[in-house]
Amino acid sequence: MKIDPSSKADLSAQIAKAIRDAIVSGALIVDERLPSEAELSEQFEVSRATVREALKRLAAQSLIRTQRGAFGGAFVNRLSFKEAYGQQITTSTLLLSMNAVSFEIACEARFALESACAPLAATRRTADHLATMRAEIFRQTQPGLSDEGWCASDVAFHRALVDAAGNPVLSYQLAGAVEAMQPLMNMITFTARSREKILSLHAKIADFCDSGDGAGIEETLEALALYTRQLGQQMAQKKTAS
Amino acid sequence: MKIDPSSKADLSAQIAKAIRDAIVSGALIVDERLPSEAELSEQFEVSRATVREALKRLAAQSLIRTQRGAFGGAFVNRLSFKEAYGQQITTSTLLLSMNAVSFEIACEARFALESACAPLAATRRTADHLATMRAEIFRQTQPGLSDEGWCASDVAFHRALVDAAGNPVLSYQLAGAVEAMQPLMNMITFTARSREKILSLHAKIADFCDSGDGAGIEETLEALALYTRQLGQQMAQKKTAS
DNA sequence: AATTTTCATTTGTCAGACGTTTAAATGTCT
DNA sequence: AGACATTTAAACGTCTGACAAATGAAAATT
Repeated sequence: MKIDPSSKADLSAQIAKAIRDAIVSGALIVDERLPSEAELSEQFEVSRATVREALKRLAAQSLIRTQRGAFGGAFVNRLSFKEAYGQQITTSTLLLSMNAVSFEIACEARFALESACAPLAATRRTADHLATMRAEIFRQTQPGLSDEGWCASDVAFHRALVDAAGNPVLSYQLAGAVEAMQPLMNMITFTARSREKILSLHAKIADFCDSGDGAGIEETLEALALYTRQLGQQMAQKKTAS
Repeated sequence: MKIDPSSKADLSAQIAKAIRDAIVSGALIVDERLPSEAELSEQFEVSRATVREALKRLAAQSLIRTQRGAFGGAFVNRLSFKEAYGQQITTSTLLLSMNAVSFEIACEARFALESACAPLAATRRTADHLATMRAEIFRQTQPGLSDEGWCASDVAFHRALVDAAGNPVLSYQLAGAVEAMQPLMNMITFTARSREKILSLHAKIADFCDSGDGAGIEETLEALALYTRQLGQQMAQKKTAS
């Protein structure tokens, strides 16, 4: 593990890159302990503070974890699906809010992705997934449900649909997309939407899941997408009018 | 921006979280300058070293950028699609390599996602996208192409297909998935695969894109998925036999 | 007016110190 | 011998103070 003396980047960034490369390439394996900060500072010929800044960069990406005390140190972290979700959601949320992504584009992407798991969800869904969907649908029938509560339930419902596909890689990819975009859509459409209409579509999706009708799920998602897009257009007109 | 004195996490992690929350919530907007390290260390009542570790964590997530000199400092960074790609690819690659994801599952997820953009690609593809696809197909006909070259060209071809959907959010989501999984698949199947067979399927996909036949693209992707899965099974058997 | 010089500000890096945590090693008692 | 308490060394977490390097603004000079 060496750093390039001719690079003009910060030392801590260079060191972080060297260690990151070692992890990605497999030279450092999961749960392997890195040298102590003091040893690293000797190896790279920098101060301990600089090494620490490099390690914090890696920790921010969940590539390492640190443990204090004797026999502690920095260990290569097994990146879990859960941690990866979290990072994806943060990244996706910021990406959408900072890049003026149009409602139309976000909506299209979100439903295209979700439709991708419809056929799988139809064949693989378990009783658990169906129960989660039904529970969220029931929650959505409660008149006292706040807008935040509705939004959370909406996310949970779609999350259950995605998980029903029984493919963790797919779940990881889609959960990030759905969880980042659904709140955005709720924020835009919550004044105009009809809970009843969405609810009935959710119920249809759950029924199609139950009966294993993948095409039915896709069609219903299509309808949901269409309705959401219409709401988006309404809001855009309202905005222009005001 | 305050930190919780009762938390037992590292101070630098708490401070990073406080600033991250401020960015995500919109309290700090793009290109806004954060207080200097000295000012932050006063505000949070910690040393400058601790503040710096927090800032390095945020820099690792591309949430801020720093500039030296007078009137320099840390600025909220506009997260670009390109940066987000990079992070997604790193995360996805590590996730796959560290979690013993089966070839079958990865393959299923990859083609399910790619199929999602087939209908859009059929209607939106431009001459540019088609040209890229044809160029990669031509490259793949060259007998002297190395395995690495083939893999890179394969990724580029599928990337063009994804981009042809004309939805940057979709591109962002799928580019990460495809670029992380395609090399994995090539690594597993490169000894057994028939370049000719894959090439003919690529050509069919390009033709269907040209003629705007979304269903045709999906069917061909399906065939490609099937063939890839078969290769995966062959390799699994070989492994068992040895 | 244009150019050069100065200068204050801010990040990058370093050295050294001390506190805290942790698990292994050691000691002690039953 | 075994269970429990104590010691101890290793390692991270944090702080202080210092200096170097970059950088843009302001002042000085031509």
